[in-house]
Amino acid sequence: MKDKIKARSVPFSQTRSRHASETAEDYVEAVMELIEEQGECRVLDLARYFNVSHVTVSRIVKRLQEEDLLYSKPYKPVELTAKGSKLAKRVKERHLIVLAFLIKLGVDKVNADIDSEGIEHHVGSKTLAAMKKFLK
Amino acid sequence: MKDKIKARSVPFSQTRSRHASETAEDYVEAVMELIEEQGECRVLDLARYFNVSHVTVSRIVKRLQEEDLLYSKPYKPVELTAKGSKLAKRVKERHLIVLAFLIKLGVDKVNADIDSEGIEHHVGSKTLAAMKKFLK
DNA sequence: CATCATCCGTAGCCATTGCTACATTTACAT
DNA sequence: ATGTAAATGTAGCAATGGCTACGGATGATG
Repeated sequence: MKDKIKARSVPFSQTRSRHASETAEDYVEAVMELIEEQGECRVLDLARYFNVSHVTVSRIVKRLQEEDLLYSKPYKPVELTAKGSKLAKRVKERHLIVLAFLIKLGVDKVNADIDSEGIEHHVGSKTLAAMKKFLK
Repeated sequence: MKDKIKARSVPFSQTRSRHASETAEDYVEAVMELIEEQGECRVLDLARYFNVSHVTVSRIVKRLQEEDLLYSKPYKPVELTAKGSKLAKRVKERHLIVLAFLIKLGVDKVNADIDSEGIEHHVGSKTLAAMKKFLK
C-alpha cells in the first residue's frame, strides 16, 4: 500500500536550493534593471528594490559573487559577470513573456505584475513555449 | 534619482513567511490526498511524498499544529483540523485548475504536473478567475 | 507476553534569509 | 584638510527547512 504513494513531481529535497536559485534570478534581474535605469547598482538600491535591509542584500551579493553571477569590490557598485548577465537576460525575457501572457489572458496589470513575479520562476521551457504561442 | 527605484510588487520582506505559507499549503493538500487514498496519513507517508526525511516532516507538522491546520497525537496519524481541511480544499481546487489550464494551453502532462506545483502558490484570485474563464 | 521491525521524536548540525546594532569606508562640503 | 552624512560591512540573533544519529513507542507475530 505504502509503495503506492506518489512522490511529488518536484521533490521537496530541492526546496532550499530551489529557493536559493530563485533569489539568484531575482537579484541578477534587479541588478540589470537598476544599471539600465540609473547607470549603476548599489547595495542600498537593491535593498530599496526588494524592501529588505542592506544587510540582507550584502550577504546575498556576497554569495552570488561566489557563484560568479555578480561582481563588486567593497563599498563599490554591484556589477554583473558575463554569467550573471546571461542569466539576467534569460530571466528578464521569461518574466516579460509571463507578464504579457497574464495580461493577454485578461488579468489586470496590477495583479499580472504581482503574480508574474511569483510564477516566472516555475515556468519551464515547455510552458514558456506554450505561452509564447498563445501570445501570437 | 534614488526615489525612482520601483519596489517589487511582492516585497522580499515577505519571502520567508511566504515560503512558510507555501509549505503549509503543500502539507494540508498532501494530508488530504493521502487520507483520501489510503485512509490515514502518517509522518512517513508525508516523508515519502515529499522526498524528505521524517524529521523534517515531524518538525513541520508540529508547526502546522500550532497554526491550527493539522492535528495529531505523538505516534499517531496526522489529521486535518477544520481550518486545515478548508485550506486544503481551496488549495487542491486551485491546483487542479492550474494543471488543467496548462494542459489546455498545450503543455504535456509531465511538464504541466511539474510546473503547476510551483505555479499554484502564486496564482492570485484574479489570475485564477482568468484561467477558469479560459477553460470554458 | 516477549521480541522485533517499523514508526516517530529529540538532539544537534548546516544553509538561507530576515533583523538590529555597531563599526568602517567613502565622498562631499566647508 | 577635516569633518560629517551616507553607504557598506560585520557581529550576532531568530525562523524555516534540510540532514544524520540515536532512542523511545507501537504494534504485530511467535
